Amino acid sequence: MGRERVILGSVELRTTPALGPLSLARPNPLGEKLQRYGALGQHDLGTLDRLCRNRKNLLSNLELAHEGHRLRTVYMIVTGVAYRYKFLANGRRQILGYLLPGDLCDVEFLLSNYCDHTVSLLTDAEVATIPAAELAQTIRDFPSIGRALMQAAAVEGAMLREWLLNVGQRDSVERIAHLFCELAARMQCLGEEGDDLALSIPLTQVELADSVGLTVVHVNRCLQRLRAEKLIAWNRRRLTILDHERLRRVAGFDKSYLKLGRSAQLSGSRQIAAFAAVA
Amino acid sequence: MGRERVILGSVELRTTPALGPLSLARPNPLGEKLQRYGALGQHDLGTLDRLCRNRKNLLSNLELAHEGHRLRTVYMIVTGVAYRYKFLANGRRQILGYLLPGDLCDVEFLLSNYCDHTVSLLTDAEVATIPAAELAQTIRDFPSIGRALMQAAAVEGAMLREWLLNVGQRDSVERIAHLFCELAARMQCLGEEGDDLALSIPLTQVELADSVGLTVVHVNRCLQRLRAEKLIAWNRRRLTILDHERLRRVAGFDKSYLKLGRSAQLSGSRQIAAFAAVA
DNA sequence: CGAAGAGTTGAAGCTCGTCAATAATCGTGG
DNA sequence: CCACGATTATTGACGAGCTTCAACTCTTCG
Repeated sequence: MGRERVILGSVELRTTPALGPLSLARPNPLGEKLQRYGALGQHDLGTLDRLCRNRKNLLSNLELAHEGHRLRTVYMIVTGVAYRYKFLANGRRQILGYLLPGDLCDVEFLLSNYCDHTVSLLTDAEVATIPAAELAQTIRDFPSIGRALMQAAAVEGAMLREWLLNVGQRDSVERIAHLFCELAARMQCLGEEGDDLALSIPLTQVELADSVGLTVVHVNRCLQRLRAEKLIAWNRRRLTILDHERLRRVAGFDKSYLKLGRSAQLSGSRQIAAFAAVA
Repeated sequence: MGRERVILGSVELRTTPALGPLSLARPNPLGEKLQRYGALGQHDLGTLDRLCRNRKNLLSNLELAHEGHRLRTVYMIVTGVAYRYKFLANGRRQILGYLLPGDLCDVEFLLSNYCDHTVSLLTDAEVATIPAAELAQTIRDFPSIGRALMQAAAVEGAMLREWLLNVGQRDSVERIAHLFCELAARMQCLGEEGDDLALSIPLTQVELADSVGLTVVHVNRCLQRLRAEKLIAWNRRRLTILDHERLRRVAGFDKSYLKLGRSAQLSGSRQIAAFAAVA
C-alpha cells in the first residue's frame, strides 16, 4: 500500500492534538446536530445523552474503522476530527470526507456487510462508543431520532456528491477554496470557529492533496496563490480565512447543500420518517 | 448554464431508444434487486409488485428530478437507463451515477427538503411511479422491504465513494476502464448483457467525459488506446468489452463494493434493519 | 542535538485541455 | 429515397496545468 498505517490498538507516539476551541469539552454534539434536522423533545435529547455516555480519549491516527472489516460499534466524534479515505492498489489515496464533532462513523456500516473505506482520527479525539444494538433500540423507540439520523445521512450523501463535482470539474485553486469553504461553514455551525476565522483543523498539505486529487507540490503552489491574493493565511497546519466572501466567490461555494440553517427541519421528512429496528 | 435542458412535460423530438434486451418488458426489477439484499417472502414480493403497478413510458432526456425542486413521487426504472448529474455555474457537468432497471430515484429525496442534483433519462424508459405516501406505508408494514431498501442505499453510497476515488486518483485510461467495468458488472447482474458482452447502454463520449472528469477529445483518444489494445470495441454509442479480464486489471476493478453476489444478504443488516414511517 | 515530518522551490516533461476543422452518423422531412 | 441539419466522433496543432524528481529549509519533538 505504500503508506504506514496505525491500526486500532497499536501505540502511537506522535499525536496531533486538536487546536483551539475544538478541544473544549462539549455536552453532546450529536444532540445539537440532530436538532437541526428535526424537532427533538427533552426526552429525545436525554436519550441521546445516555446513548453517548461511554467516552474514550483516543490518539490521532487511530483507525476507527478499517476497509474490509466489520463494525460492532458506532463511534460519534465528541471533540476532534476524523476523516474517511480509500486506497488504490498503487498507494494513492482519496480522502472522502471529514468527520467533525457530532458526526457518526458510520451508521451505514451497520447495515452493510463490511465497511468499504477506512476512517481514521486526524487529531486526538474524544469519541463516544455506541453499541450497535443500543443504537438500534433507540431508533426503534424514538422515531424522531431515527428521522433526524436519516436526514443526517442524506446530508452526508449530498456532501459526497458535491465533493465529486469538486474533484471532477473544478480547477486546482477552486477545488482547494471549495474544500476550505465547506469545512469553514461546518465548523462555524459548530461554533468552533474563532473570531479570526481560523480553522481548528490541523490539516497537512498532504491531506489537502489527497482530498482534492492533486499532488502536494501543486497544492503548495495553489496555497501560495491564495495567500498572495490575501484570501487565506496558512501556518503550522492551520488555515485562516482572511476574506470569506471572496474565497466563496472563487470557489463557487453555495452552502445550501449542507443544510446548516434552521430551515432544514421545516419541510421534508414527513413521508418516510425514521428507521425502525427489526432484527 | 450553457446547456439545453428538457424539463418534465415538454415535448422531445429526438429520442434515444434503449438498445437490445434492455427494452424487453420485465416483471418487476425492484423485487429482483431487493432479493439480493435480504430474503423476501412471497408476500413482500407481491407488495412490491403492487407498489410498482403504475407505469409510464417516457422519452429520453426527460428530467425525473430537478436540482432544487421537491419530489412528491418516487420513480423506479423498469427498463432503460437514467443518470444523475450536477452542474457548475460555468456550465461544466459532473455525472454522479447511472440508474439501471430496479434502481430508485431517489429515496433520499423523500427525506430531504429538496434534491441536490438532477436525474434525467438517458434512454427511452419505462418507469414506475410510486407515490411517496404509499412507499412510506409499505416500509412501515414490511420491515424486510425497508431493510433491503436501506441496503440498496448503502450500496449506492459505496458506488459514489468508489466513483470519487476513480475520478480523484486514477489516470484517464484507468478511469474510463473502471467505469466500463462497473457498468458491465451491474448489467451482467441484471442479465442484460448479451453474449458478446455488449453494453445495452447508449453512451455518448460526451457523457463518458462528464462521468470521469475529462474532456471529450481526451476521452476519444483514450478509447482509441483501449481499442488498439483490443480491450473494447465502440460503435454507434455502444460499448463492447472484448477482454473482460484484462480490462479489469487495467482498471484495478474489484466488484465487491457492488454487493452483487448472494453473499450480500448473509451477514449484516441484523442491527438496524428497516425504515419505519412516522408522520 | 538529531531525526522525522512538513513545507518550499526549481527544472523538466507528460498528461490533458483548448481550439478548430473535418468526417461520420442519425433523424427528419421533402 | 435522398438531402439536410444536428449530433456525435475523430484528428491535428498547440499550450497550459499538473506531475515528477530532487534538493533544501523549517519546524517539531524526543
